[in-house]
Amino acid sequence: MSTRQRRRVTIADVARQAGVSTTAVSKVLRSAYGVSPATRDRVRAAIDELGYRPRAAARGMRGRTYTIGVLLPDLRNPFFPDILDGLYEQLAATDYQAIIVTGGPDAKAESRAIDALVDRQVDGLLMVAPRVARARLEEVAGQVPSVVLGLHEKSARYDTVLDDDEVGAELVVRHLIGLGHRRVAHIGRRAVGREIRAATYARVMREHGLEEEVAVAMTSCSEEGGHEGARELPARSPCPTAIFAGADQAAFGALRALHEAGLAVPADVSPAGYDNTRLAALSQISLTSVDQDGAVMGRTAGRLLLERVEGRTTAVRFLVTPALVPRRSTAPPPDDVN
Amino acid sequence: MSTRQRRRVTIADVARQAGVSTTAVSKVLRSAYGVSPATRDRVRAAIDELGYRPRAAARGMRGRTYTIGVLLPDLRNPFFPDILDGLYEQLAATDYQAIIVTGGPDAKAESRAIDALVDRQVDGLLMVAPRVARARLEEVAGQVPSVVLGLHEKSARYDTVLDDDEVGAELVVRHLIGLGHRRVAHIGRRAVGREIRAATYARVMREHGLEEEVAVAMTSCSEEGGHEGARELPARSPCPTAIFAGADQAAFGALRALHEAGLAVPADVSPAGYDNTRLAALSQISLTSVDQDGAVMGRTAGRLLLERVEGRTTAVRFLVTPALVPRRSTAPPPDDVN
DNA sequence: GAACGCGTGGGTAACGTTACCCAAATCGGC
DNA sequence: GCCGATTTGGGTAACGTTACCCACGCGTTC
Repeated sequence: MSTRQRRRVTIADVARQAGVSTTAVSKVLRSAYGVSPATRDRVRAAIDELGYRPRAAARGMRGRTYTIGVLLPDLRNPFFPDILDGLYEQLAATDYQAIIVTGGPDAKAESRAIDALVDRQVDGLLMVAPRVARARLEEVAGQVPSVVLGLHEKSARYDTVLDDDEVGAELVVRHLIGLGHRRVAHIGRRAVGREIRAATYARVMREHGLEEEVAVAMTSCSEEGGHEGARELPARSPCPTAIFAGADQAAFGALRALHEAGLAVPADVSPAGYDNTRLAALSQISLTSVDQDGAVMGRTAGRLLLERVEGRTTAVRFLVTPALVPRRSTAPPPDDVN
Repeated sequence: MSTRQRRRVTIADVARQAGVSTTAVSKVLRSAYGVSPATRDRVRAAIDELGYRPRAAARGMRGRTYTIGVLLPDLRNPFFPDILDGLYEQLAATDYQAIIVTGGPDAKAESRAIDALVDRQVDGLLMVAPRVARARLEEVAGQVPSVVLGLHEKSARYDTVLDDDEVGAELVVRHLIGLGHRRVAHIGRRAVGREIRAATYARVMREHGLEEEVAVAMTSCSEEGGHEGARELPARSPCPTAIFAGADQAAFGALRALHEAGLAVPADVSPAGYDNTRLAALSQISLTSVDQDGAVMGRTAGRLLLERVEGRTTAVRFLVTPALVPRRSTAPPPDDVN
């Protein structure tokens, strides 16, 4: 039925073919110091001829695996591919390969996912908007060079790449208030001590004398989370006329909830998102959002990881400034607003 | 600055702690035959006490890595998370961990991504809609237990999980023709010998005496691909009144192109997609689509992979029957159609 | 009571690669 | 032409786990 599974070509086969030692081959593989151009070429030729490929497992036993682990909260958020585009671009010229793992529904599952990457001895770890406790991040960063994306907590153990959420949130809330809205609600991600967008929302509302109108639903940044968060709003009396969702994905869920409640956008309610994903730009949706450059963030994260793999131990913090992208989903509130 | 990096706990440490041999510990780890319940409990206790975690690299040297590799064409297609939900569900009860890799823009990059997974010695490989040649798939399947999702090619070396594209495409095209459309265009994925949906589209058109109206744009199933494919359509004379896109994601791109051309949906043009992603259901988009149960496909793929890892070598083919989900994006063509 | 089978557990040799160290050859400077 | 430095290449011992085989003790069967 199945053809015989020939033993995989090893470094020893290459060495024999090229008439050199395994050490020499290993040096060529790692572009290490101590091989003449002539030997290098002979080894390269032997590698091509035999179709040799190094085994990551064997490499991992002694040295590097040439693998970068990426932890994503989920695969549905359309903002993450932007980040990964940047990361891939940065890794393209290197021997490193990114592998992705999703964190799952809670901090415990996410912690297991991180473990899975550490067990596989990734050389570097990019954790996107993790929900595990800060102590856990520090612990992981003590084992593997790490970069955390999207969290404001500072650390000396890992690098941080993030968007200035305070600026971004302020832009949205001011935009909505500027349009004449007073009953602005917020849907955000439940994350103890990490709710910068929610806190900023509340602050800006207060600064405009709207502390009475503050209404927050903390769920998750998924489509379901946004749906759930927005579903209760129409039931309120009076119903908010604007919604600031902490992520486009959540805003999509809110759009669905609004439609189910028979509310028109933006005639009855003006929703806004965050991340400026490509779908937000889709004319049928045309969602006001906050642009943070995911590709730049991913590229930077990749660069920082490579630097750490090469030995840097000082912590770096890279901050991106967001910009408001107003679209048709936000407009002045209805006239009959009381 | 950084705390000392203690040597990671190994199986020998656990053995010492539990007062048994490393062999015994290894057996417990793999739930292998030959350990008494008493020994098992002692070993488990030692593992917990020391916080031991097996290293995948070392395991890979001799046995399994407990890793399932997943190859996705890209991360933006919202259908893929449905598949992965199913896969994760199937793997949840096992010790296996899924890692995701993206294939990149062309077959060559995709082939490298597959290599990366093979190099990392995944125990099983799920390739979603791969674009590499069939011979390459066979070669890979000779090295690693493999399941291919979404390709109609039969093979004795790997299992296949797929949707009945012929049924699905026929449903859409008949739906559009049934609404009164005659100038139905198709946007599909360029894939030599694999364009089942395109071929079915052409067949159904012929069966309705519309062979003159067949218009196909083969690009990629990305949003950009759909945009590009649909952009040329308005320029045609006469312009198609309906578009069957081979994927929702491509349909989203088409929606954008239609809007840019000032064409209304569905008043001027009726687009339809495939996959019935959650976004298609969003009221602002309300895209007619074909539902194929991604979760079931992913779950099945996972089950088949586990079976193959356990030793099955006969090939299995799992076919899902799709269903049409009509929504507001498709309606009868405008009256002034000539 | 010897032979046998079975359930447990251990000893050991791999697996493929790299880090470390050492040897030989070559080079450059006086 | 000699000495030290540098460049090149090899030998070998890990790395942590599992596959394989063997030993022991106990119960069961002729």
